[in-house]
Amino acid sequence: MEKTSTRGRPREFDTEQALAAALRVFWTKGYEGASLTDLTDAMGITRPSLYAAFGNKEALFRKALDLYGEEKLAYVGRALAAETARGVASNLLYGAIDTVTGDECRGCMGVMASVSCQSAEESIREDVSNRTESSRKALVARMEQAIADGDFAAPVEAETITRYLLAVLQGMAVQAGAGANREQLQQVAEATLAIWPSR
Amino acid sequence: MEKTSTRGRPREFDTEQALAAALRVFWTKGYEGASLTDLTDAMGITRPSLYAAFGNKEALFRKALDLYGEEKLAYVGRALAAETARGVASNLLYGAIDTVTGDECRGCMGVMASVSCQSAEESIREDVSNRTESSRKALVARMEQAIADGDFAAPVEAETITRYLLAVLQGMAVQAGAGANREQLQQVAEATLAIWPSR
DNA sequence: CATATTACGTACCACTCGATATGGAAAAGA
DNA sequence: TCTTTTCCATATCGAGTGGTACGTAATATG
Repeated sequence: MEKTSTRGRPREFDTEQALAAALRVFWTKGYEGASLTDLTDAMGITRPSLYAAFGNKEALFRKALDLYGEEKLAYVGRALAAETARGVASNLLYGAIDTVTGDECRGCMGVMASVSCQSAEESIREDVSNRTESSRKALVARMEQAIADGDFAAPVEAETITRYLLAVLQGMAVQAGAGANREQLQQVAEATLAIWPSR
Repeated sequence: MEKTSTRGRPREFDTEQALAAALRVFWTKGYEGASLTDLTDAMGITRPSLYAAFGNKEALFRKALDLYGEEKLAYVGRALAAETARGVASNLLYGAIDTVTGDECRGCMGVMASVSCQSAEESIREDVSNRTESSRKALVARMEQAIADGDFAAPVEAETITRYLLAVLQGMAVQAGAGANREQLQQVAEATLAIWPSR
């Protein structure tokens, strides 16, 4: 993947560091809202360097999405490992609060790309949609397990409870993007857990 | 507000009809995603006509928001008139489904503007934020009334239950924007009502 | 009819967008 | 040292952006 030839002039900037800066820009301004000038300014490199290192804007966004998934959504995988459905929900809700209320990176990139990016490259929305869908399926599987474990008092459908929980999480991301603070999001999380239909 | 002088050449297009077309474009593509070419093509008018009739793109968007609030969010006012908190929630949830799953206008403009429009005119986000906040306060007041009426079994805070319900509604809008169909959103609504903490 | 007022249509403005061609600087191997 | 390879920087590309100047057509008032 990465060119590792030893010949020629070595790169003067750190690729990972530049990618992290690009992620922050995409996170705050969205795909279409982030111009190449915004990106290169934040990354500290010139346009040709960006194209040489990352291909183009879309490829850079995809790599930023990869980094986002690895760093910022790691809590999702850990959340699924909780012992009960309530534990999974709790982990997801409070993990989302941490991710969604950054110092300057507010909201969720997946939500941004789903709601915005309407006129953007269809392939990007498709990519984000696929990532979201795979997480959703994992959560459905975990909820089926919880149902088999007898976690839920009343009978529930795994698809239904998953889609409901995702809606709450996405709604929290929306409110965070609109300026909600941590305390207000904790209210949502506590209310959700207070009426969560399982032990 | 509107020029009603009888002198001069009369306008050849219907202002309200053109505004409705602009609303559809803004709804599907967002504020920044909707170009003047998109707008004028859909409205069937030329650029100078648009600027003469509506001022500029931002003013047109605001008037489209007004129309959106009057036509598409009328159900919110009716929802608040329900007799119980559960009735309010039910009306809001199912009303949102109707609004959010149009034939070609999917999602919620308020959610779009909150999540997207990060780099757009700050005044627009502020405007949308104010509109959302006023609806939120009305819902808080209705929930306080419901608490006083003894609607809720367990003790709840009006601010908390409001923010929770809004999160579910916003999450449904996100899922609609991502392609969820009516049946899937009905699952979310039913799940929300099934665990709703009031009679 | 004459004139004022308004709307329409074309053609264009300055600007920004994402993306590149080009030329020189720097570092490796021969 | 010489060549090759790669990187960096300037300067630009064509396309598209929101917004307008200007000339013409159409209607109402006098």
